[in-house]
Amino acid sequence: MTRPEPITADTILDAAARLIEATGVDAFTMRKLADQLGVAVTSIYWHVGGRDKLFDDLVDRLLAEMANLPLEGDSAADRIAALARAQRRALIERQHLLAIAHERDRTPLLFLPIQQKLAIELAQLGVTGAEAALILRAVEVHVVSSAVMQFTAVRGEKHDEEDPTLWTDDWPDQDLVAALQSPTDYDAVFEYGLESLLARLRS
Amino acid sequence: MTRPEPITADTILDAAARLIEATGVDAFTMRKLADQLGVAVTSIYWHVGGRDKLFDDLVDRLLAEMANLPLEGDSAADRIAALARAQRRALIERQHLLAIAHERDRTPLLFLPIQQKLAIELAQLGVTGAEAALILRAVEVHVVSSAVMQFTAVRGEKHDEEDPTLWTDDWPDQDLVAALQSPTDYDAVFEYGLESLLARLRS
DNA sequence: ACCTGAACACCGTTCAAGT
DNA sequence: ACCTGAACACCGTTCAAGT
Repeated sequence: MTRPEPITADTILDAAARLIEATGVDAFTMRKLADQLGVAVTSIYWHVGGRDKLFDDLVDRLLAEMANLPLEGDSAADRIAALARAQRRALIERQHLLAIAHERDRTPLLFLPIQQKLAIELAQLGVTGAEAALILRAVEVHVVSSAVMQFTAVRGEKHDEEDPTLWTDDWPDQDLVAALQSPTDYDAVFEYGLESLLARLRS
Repeated sequence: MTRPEPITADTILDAAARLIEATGVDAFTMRKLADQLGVAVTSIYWHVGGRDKLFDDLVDRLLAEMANLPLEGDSAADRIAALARAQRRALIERQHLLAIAHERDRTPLLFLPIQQKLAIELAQLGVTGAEAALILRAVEVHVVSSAVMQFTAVRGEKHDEEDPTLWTDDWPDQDLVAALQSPTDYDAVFEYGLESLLARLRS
């Protein structure tokens, strides 16, 4: 009689992450997770704790993943931009975990993994002290918040609500109207904002 | 025998908004709302529909509130900045409704109420067409996303998590370290980002 | 037209009980 | 040490029934 392998906290977290990635946070349920794993709900409580604890652990994992973002580019400003882009991409890949972090007010933690790297690059540009802190945070907020917005916006497009704004046919700038009719290009918006932030450093 | 006034959908929405503002979205419950109103849960369903419908209606209200933001300033760039600040302030005042809008993927709708006003000001600066659309959206995303981030961040500070980053004592820029130790000034970060976005328009 | 209570299918969580 | 089922207090929602 071979008794089954005992389940570890890690396998539970793996399964939870997969389930959330597949069906979204709202559909996630302790009981469904237990079903998926073939155990009783209550054994999840023994291994990882309740729902809150489980989500916190998932956020910690997301944080750990962000520790080694690539740092490449010829100039310091380029390296800052590359770091920002890399973090944004990583966050968007983990959409649902990011949503959980946001829900739980832990998004500011996502600033931390790249803080020091940004500080080093800014120092190379001669930016230090309180000014460096401000720019650093402006970049980090831009990255994280644009990732947070991006995917709720993309999901929102499916609801396809009509624009209550009246763009009359005699509005002078019909090119603008046409551009606003098509869905927002969040990559472009992100890039525009990032370059604006870095412009001062590039002069 | 005077029978009580019949309850209207509007009074229900009012009470819901107040309850959410007071106790947060998570604590909000159909049954608690019914208790507050002194009616059976089921009569809410008759008047406004289920939870989803109720939240959608609240978001619609938030949207309507944003229709008449003040437009003041001497230059077009100043007016854009003032509009952006006014919308951000309005959103932060309605934190919890903004959170609901975000949760329900309807944040992009918040762009609409100021779209046309921004377009007019940009046209005065000679910015039109696809370029205007991009800048317009960059400003809107900056406003909405910074409001979304702001209040989850402020709430998050209460959890008071320690910074896992190692700022060694011999780190060359101790002013920076000190600045990063104190909580983020989101107003300053917003202003920095906004001015960066508008800098190109100001030259 | 308006409001009700009962009932259903679901939650997260606790806890005593098993091996 | 690990896992279970029963039970509790709570959800949102439906619906037949009342006035």
